[in-house]
Amino acid sequence: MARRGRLTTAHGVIETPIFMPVGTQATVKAVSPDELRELQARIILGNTYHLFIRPGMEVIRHFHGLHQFMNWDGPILTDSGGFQVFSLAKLRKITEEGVAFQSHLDGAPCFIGPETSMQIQATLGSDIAMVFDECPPYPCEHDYAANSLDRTLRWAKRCRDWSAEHAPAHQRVFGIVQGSSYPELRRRSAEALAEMDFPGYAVGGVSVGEPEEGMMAAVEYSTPYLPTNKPRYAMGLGTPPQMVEMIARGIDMFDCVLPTRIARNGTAFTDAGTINLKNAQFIMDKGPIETGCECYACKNFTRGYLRHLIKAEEILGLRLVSLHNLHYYLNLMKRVRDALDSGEFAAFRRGFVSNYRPSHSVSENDG
RNA sequence: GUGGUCGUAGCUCAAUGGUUAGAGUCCCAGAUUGUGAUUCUGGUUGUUGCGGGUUCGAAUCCCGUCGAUCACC
Repeated sequence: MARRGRLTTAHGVIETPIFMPVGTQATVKAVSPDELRELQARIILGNTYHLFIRPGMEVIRHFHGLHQFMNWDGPILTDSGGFQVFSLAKLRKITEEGVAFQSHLDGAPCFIGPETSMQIQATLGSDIAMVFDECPPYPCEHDYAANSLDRTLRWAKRCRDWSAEHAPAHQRVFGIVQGSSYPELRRRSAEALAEMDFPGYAVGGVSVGEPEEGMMAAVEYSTPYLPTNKPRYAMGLGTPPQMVEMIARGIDMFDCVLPTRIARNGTAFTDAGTINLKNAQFIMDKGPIETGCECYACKNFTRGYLRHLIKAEEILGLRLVSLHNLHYYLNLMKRVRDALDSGEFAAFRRGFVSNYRPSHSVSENDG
C-alpha cells in the first residue's frame, strides 16, 4: 500500500510521501523562506480563508500572487477555506450557493462559495488548489453527513468546472473526500470524485475531534476507491506515528499545524515522543533536543538554553523549536522515502511506531 | 526624637469582627492535528511581621514590640 511518488508542479517537483508546512497567513509562522529551503521543505500551504479576509485579494493581486508576495518560489498548496469557515467563522449559513459567515477578525459579513473559493485561489496563484467543501463536525448524524456530502460533491464539480475555464494554467485542483465516519458515504464520495477525474485527492473531515481509530478508519474507507496513480493527501494530519501509519495505508501528502503550533508552546518532537522544554527537568540540561539531530537548533543550542528562551518568552525560542519540529517532520518523510526506496518500509514502520511514545495525558487524579 | 500611614502567598494586592483568608502574576504540570507566538485547562504555596489581650469568634478591635515609609524637629 505504501508508495513512492513524484508530483510535478510549475514551481518544482515534489517527491512523495511529503509533509507540507502550514503557512496560513502567507508565512510559515516564525520561519523565513530561506530557512524553509534550508529545511528542504518542498511545498508549503497557504490559506484562502485567512488571506481573503486579510490582506484581501486586492493586495494579493497588486503583488502578483502569493509566491511573489511572500517571496517563496517553491510549490504552494492552498486550502479552499471550507474547513476554516466551519472551524473559525461565526454565524455561518450554508446554502447551495455557498457559505455566508462572519469574519473571525471583525465580524464583517462574508461569503465564500465554490466559485469564489476557486477565484481566490486563482488570484493567489497556488500550484495546487483544493475544492471548496463542507467539513462536518464529529460526531455527525448519518442524514446530515449524507446531505452535506452530496452538496460537497456538487460543489466539487462546480470547482472543477470553474477552474477548467478560469484558473491559471499551472494550477491543479484536488478533490476532497468527505462522508464523516460512514464507510458507504466515504466510498460514494471517493468514487464520485474519481469519476470527476481530479489530478489529486484529499481525505478531509478528519482530525475534527474523532478518536484516532476513527481517523484511521476514515482513511481506510476512502483510499481503496481512489485511483492509484494520483496523489492522496490526508488533510490536517498528523502526529509522526499517525503519518507513518497513513503512509502504510497509501497516503502521500500531509499538512499539519502540530509541529509549528506546539513548537511555539515549547514542545519538541523526538523519535521517543514529544518533550516539553518548559519542564523543570531541562533547566541544567546541556544536551540538544535530540541527539544526532542535524537541525540548526540541535547543532547549536542546549535544552537548558531553549528552556530559558521559552520561559522568558523570547521570540528566538519559538523560532528554534519551530525549526527543529519542521526539520523533524520533513526529515521523517525523507527517512520514510529512503526506507521505501530500499524496500525496508515495513521494518521502519514497526521500529518507529513501537519506539515513539505518545504523550497521553496521565489523568490519575480524576475524581 | 515626635507624630502619621502601612506590614496578608515568591511578587502586586483583595477580604462588614462571622464557613476551610482569596485574585492576578510567578512557579509546576497538561492540552494543541486543512494554525493560536503573546491560547486554553489544571495544580502547589500562607505561624495574616512578632508577642500579648478583648471576644463565642480577630487579618480586622486594644496594648506592646520589630520593620518599612512619610511629615515635622
